[in-house]
Amino acid sequence: MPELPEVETIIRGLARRVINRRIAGVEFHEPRTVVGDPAQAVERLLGQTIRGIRRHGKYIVFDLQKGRKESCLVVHLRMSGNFVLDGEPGPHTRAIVELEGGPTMVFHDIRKFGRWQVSDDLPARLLQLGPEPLEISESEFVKQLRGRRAMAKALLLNQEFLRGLGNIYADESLFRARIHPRAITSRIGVKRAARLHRAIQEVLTDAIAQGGSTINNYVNSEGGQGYFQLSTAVYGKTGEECTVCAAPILRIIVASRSTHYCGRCQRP
DNA sequence: CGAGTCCTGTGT
DNA sequence: ACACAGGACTCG
Repeated sequence: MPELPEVETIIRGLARRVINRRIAGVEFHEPRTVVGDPAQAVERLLGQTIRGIRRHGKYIVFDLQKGRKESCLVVHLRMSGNFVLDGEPGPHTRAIVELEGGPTMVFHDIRKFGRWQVSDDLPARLLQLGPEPLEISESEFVKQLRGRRAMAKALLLNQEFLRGLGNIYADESLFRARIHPRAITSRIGVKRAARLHRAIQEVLTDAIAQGGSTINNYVNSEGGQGYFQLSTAVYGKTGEECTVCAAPILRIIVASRSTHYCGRCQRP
């Protein structure tokens, strides 16, 4: 479900209420949710104080401290994971973290794809990811993009190229930059590449700004709607009129993912 | 590169 | 019954 803007909104919502709280209780209801042995993870989490929450691409990193020792809890929400503070446990609850003098973090995940990992250091996987889309400079982005030979959509989804974009924002960014999803990146001109850089940053910034006010509820209570109020230009708009030229929005498969674009605005 | 896999729910 | 879902890994 969540891409960079949603994860960003979620960590902001969490940060306000869980920073400097100590973990007083941990339950895992679904062993798959945990990388490694759940009982061991519980052991390692108990008594830890949450000193910070960061987003790394689509990963959520909880910085933990107990005495002099630091460690971290890394959570990836994948398709359907979400946090609800003081939420009601239900059939889809996979983990619960009780904080001393603070809220209880209830983790729901219908599809069970979400993963929690407790680790001394940031797992290697995270360090292999590409730069943050909102931090990379235009010149660096242009250089990297043109230095690779891949379909534009596939490259945007590749977390080792950029971390945090997913299917929605990849489509939306390409539409805004008027680049065909199957365009070969090594052949994209400097000007178009720069346009894509700008498009990505605008799309993400807008989404964070929009999501911010509404997804907070998402974190604080059941049934938040921020995510569903998200307005898209092409994603999920197959057959509807393009907002720019009124041509129908098309749907194709690229990188094994459903891909939406305007056949007139985004020429091959 | 694409295809299959992990899961469950929803919509047609 | 079937297609599809906002992710990412493994395989050929």
